Amino acid sequence: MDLDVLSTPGHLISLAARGFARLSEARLKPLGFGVGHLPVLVALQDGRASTQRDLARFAKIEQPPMAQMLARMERDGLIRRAPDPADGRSSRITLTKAAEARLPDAVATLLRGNHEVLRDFTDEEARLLVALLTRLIANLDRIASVEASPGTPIPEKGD
Amino acid sequence: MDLDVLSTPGHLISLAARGFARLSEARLKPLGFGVGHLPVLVALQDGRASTQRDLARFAKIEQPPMAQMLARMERDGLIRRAPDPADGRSSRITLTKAAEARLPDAVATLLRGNHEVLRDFTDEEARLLVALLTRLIANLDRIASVEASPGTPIPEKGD
DNA sequence: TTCATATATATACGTGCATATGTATTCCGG
DNA sequence: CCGGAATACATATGCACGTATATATATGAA
Repeated sequence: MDLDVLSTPGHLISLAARGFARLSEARLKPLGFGVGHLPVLVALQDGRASTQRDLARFAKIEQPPMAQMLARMERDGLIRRAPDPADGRSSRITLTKAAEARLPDAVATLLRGNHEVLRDFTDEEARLLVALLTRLIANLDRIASVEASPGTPIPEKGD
Repeated sequence: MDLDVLSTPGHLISLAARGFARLSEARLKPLGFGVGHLPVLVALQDGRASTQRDLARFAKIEQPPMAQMLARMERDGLIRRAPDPADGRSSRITLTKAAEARLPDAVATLLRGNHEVLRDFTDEEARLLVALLTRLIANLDRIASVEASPGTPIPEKGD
């Protein structure tokens, strides 16, 4: 029964994530992006975040990885940092022209990849997959918040 | 429309995978295992692989990461390596008693985690999710093999 | 004002994964 | 039997992610 554990959603999701990441990485590389950059790029362009903290929250990663990624992105000419005039601890982060120019291509590439991977899925199946994953992620978040601080009221539906 | 790309199956799967990994990692830690160890442990116990190469294939990771993981697992007393009498390049890898003893707990822990995460899923929904993921992974594999060697016949259904 | 605390970021380190490349052994054709 | 190709593994390097912890600036209360 041990093989069981390799047929669980948890393991399958891990496999799928690695496969997707490899594919996307390979295709974004010529554009000078990495998969992990996308949430940052999108957030910056849409004005949904402009500090390291907000970007980390938006991308749902911790602050140290975000700091490292921003350092690499700055090194690679994708973003710029300017000291925040109002807060000496913080920096305002902006996209460079180059990054902005190539972002639409990157987004299109990723969307195309998704389309290819779901090639034989009906629209209904694709919607279903997204819905199931969304619920699963919500459950994961709920469990994580409970394990993190036992005794804290569980965030209900509207998180 | 850029937020789009963060609602794709690709990105959702990535989020789900990280959430699952964090949860499982935290729960396996007290047992002395990591999430990535499981395919190795299972393969070794079931006799489905006993060399580095076969373990890497089984776990669907590349050889260098597998080498590193085995080095850590050996360091941590989970596996042992013995020179292969028949092939001087290769080592036969076996589980230690300690790892074998704790493996059932680890498997149970992961299965329990899956159960919790799918708490509000009907059996039908859970089956559907697994089926959709399995198809998606197959598509990813197919695309990967095409991109890797264009012009090579695509492996059909029975890979 | 000043000190304790909170916040924003930085740094250190470990793991998992990738690619690129080196080394040693086996295998095979001549 | 011998030299080159294939194979098994090791090593170097880089990115993404995590935790733990340090540093610097803000902020608020006494």
